[in-house]
Amino acid sequence: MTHLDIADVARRTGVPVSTLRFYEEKGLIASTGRHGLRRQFAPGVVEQLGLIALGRAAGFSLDEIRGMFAPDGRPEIDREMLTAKADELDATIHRLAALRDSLRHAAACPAPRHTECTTFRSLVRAAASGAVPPPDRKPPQRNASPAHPS
Amino acid sequence: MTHLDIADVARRTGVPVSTLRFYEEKGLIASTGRHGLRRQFAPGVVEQLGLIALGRAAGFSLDEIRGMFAPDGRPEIDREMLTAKADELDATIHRLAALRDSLRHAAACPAPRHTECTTFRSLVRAAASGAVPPPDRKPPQRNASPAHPS
DNA sequence: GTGTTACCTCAAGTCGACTTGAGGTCAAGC
DNA sequence: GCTTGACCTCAAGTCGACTTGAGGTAACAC
Repeated sequence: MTHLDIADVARRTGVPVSTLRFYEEKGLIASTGRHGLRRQFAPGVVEQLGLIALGRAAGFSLDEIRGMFAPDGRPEIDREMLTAKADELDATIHRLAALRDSLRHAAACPAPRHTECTTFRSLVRAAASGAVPPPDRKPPQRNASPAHPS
Repeated sequence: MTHLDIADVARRTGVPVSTLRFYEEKGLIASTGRHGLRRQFAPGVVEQLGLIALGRAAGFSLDEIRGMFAPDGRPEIDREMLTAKADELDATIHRLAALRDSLRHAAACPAPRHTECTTFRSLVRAAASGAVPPPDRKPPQRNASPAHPS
């Protein structure tokens, strides 16, 4: 079987069919053709979707990810881009670690009210000054275990 | 001056007036009254906004943050909640660190194509299996330096 | 030949946190 | 008293990544 039905792809990757259509429309993946109405996909799309998931996890937008594939679907990833993103992650990690420590302190702080704790107050001031940007929405928590992870 | 105009609050905190109105509508902050049409705020709202910024930075939603204030505006933060959030941050940090390491590896990997690198392949597989959820949108990068940070 | 059903398209809706815009009001300065 | 302009309200728009829904089609089993 050299061609995969959209449902096969969904089953193998855990990515919903609606998302697969959406990705195709966006140019992130491509179907090899149709069988009647139905999209056919090359088996390689499975790995490609893995790469897309990875990119998303690393914080790349779908538009950025699209730029990581050659027209034929092969990945062509700029190494500088990866390094830049790694650096970015690093910065995020540091900020989050500081924040985590502060939260733990606040949780353990003996002051009757947080407003009376010096550490907490300076933390609040730091946040107010924009040192720690908000991380936005929660991840949608998608299907974490495809039916056949191979 | 015991009352602050909305513009004063904006100037002191760096939070746009539109956001202040939005927060009031959401019940996160409260005005003490009106001077004509104009909202008046107690000075304490400045610290409260700092706390809101902190909460956002820690990944709390506005709804969660609303629950952190007593009706009078004083913070009443559940310590367990803080600990839970700290744990959550910890988990995030670990995932991001692993991801960062992998990105660095991929950037430095000598294989001509990433698909030929074992480390990279296993990374892709992990991402595909949902081990590393996407972090969603970029932070909006707000005004990081209020006019009078005191 | 007919049904079933999994697929199709296209438009619209969702989520959270805000921003933007049109049209209105009123305190303060002249 | 009149202008000015900062403030007001309320509705709608934005952003990214998808999902949902209505209405249609065709491959396959019988």
